[in-house]
Amino acid sequence: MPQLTLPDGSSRSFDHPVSVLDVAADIGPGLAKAALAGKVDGHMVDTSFVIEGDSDVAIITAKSDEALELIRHDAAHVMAQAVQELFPGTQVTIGPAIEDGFYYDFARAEPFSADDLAKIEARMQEIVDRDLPITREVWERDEAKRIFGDIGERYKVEIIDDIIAEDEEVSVYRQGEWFDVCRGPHLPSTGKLPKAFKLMKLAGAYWRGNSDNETLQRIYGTAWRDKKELKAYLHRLEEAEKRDHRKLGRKLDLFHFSDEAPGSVFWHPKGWTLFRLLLEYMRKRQDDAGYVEVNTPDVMDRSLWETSGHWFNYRENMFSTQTEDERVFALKPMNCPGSVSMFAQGLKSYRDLPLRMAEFGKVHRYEPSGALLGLMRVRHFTQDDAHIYCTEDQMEQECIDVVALVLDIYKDFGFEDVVIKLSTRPEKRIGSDEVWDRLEGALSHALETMGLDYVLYPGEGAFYGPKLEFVLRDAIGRDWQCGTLQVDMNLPERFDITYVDETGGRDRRPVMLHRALFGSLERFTGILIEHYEGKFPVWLSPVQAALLTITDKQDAYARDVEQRLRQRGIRVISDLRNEKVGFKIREHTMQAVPYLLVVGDREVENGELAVRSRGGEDLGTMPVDDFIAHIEQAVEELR
RNA sequence: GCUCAUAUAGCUCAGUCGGUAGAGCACUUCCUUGGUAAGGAAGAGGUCACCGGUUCAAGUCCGGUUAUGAGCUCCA
Repeated sequence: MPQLTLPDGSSRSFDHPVSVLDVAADIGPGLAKAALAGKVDGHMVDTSFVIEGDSDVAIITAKSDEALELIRHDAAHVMAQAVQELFPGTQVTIGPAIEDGFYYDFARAEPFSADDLAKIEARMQEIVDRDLPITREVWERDEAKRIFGDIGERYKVEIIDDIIAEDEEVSVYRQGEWFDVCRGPHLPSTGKLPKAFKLMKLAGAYWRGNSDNETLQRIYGTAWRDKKELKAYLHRLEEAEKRDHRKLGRKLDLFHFSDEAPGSVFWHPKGWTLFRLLLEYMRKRQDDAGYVEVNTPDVMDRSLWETSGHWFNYRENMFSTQTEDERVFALKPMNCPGSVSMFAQGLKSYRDLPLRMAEFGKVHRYEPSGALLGLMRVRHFTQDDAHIYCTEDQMEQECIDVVALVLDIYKDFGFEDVVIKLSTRPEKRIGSDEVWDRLEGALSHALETMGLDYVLYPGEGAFYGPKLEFVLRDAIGRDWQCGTLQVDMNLPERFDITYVDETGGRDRRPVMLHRALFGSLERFTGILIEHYEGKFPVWLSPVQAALLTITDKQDAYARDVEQRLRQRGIRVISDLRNEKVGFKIREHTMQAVPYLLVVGDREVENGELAVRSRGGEDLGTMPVDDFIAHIEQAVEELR
């Protein structure tokens, strides 16, 4: 007879099997009414789930964190029912809960329109009002296939065949006339679904995520526990949209794109200043960390790409050129072959190792048109690339140094919670299992030595070696891979690079580590634009200060101060326009210039500046030298 | 690459039923010389993305191309 332990530690016993709902009712009628589902020994179940033996039991209500997933999954079902009621002949496929909401993929010849979304949403409200009981049934497998086959739901038949494991029950959830194969759990009735959902957008998606399959129509929605949460979410989206680097790029005059060069950035002076500052910052960090910097050609002969293997494995992503004499060159899609060629040039000794060879290489990749996304995904980008050639013994320490460096660098930009992914051997790979054991071990051991958490991605490594990836989250909650650290077993082999060891033997093969910390300067700049919402720290601001005159009587003084500040390396502009100072303040505040320096007769007379921050703070009137000291100190405070 | 949507002045957008294009901001000139988030007036600015079709007539309807957006797939 079940002895149940509740979350507060209290226990209740029953002399017969009881459902989750019974337990809730036993605790109190209010709870029974609020019960959405149960959690039995850590597993989410329906309120109708019958508990046979001793268990830990929790009642899930709208207040529980677990309720959200349940609500979103139910919203997906209610949407599917609404769609099938409104658009007969539409087949359903799958519809899970996802972060912030849910989606459902439909198969229908005719595309849904934006207007349809409003209709579907209205019908969903109706279905909630109907308060249809949601019941779970277990069907015999062949019978289930026959029934779904008979009503023309061929995707459901495929799900039963391929996705539901042999030893798993085929459970069907029914709400009114409508039913769907589903693992559950679900709410007790459609009336329990809070009316805090909204259909967001239409998209295409491939059946079972495979681009060889037919395209389905996906409808995305968001669903929350109450209207307040929904409103807060929609507000968050609006705020995130304001940070979009493409909008800010235009507003702050940083860069543009043009139809003639899809996926390629035209950097404006201010955007390029930002880019240069980041590059110079990274150069300094690498110089300090014992790297040497080199530069290799952008365009190299086809034979090099044949040696590296890119010509056969990556060609559809490469830009190539043909010259008058019919020789074929390709623009480098990666820096590694150039780096290996560089290593191969001249004789290398073990005394040269570890050799940390950096290159700010601009790579060209013919990315699929649909993959392009502002600065985040472009066809030409600059990597802060480096290849470290070392012995196997040196490898782990090199990895530790790289990880420490990348995390320290991210911290300078305020990124503290960086997700580290470790991707291990894929099915298709080169190298023996023993070698993979050692390389994967070196990476994981480096992280463990440093006390860092990481997420394991088994089978996601490159064919030539395992890798670490460093992921930052942007303002809209999207994750972007920035840094990477990869072990390459392929290129040293293909280019047959060697070093002379202690015994004078010339055939020792170095370990090659490939690493990039920003990853792509373009992408990192995009992330920073969103991260700072255009209000860059003083050291990164393309324009650090603007001199604003009140009348043209101060023009000469402003020009003189501008010169003085420039000579100290301060990026300053003068706004001598015939406009009121309020207008100038508004304009440069919107341009996120950190310091606004107002110059009137009083300041000219005393050789001073009236300093205002972009946040509207009055920093007082001070001599020019004091301001120089102030801004130089602000630049020093990187963090 | 796939699905859907979008493309009008430098930017943000309006343009009804098919009848030769409009606003605000920005820009130029003039007036205004002013103290911390928009002073005033006038002017200039468009092959309505591109190619084709329907029509007496296309920014508007249809087809294609290109680019962009949201997703999907990809991201050695």
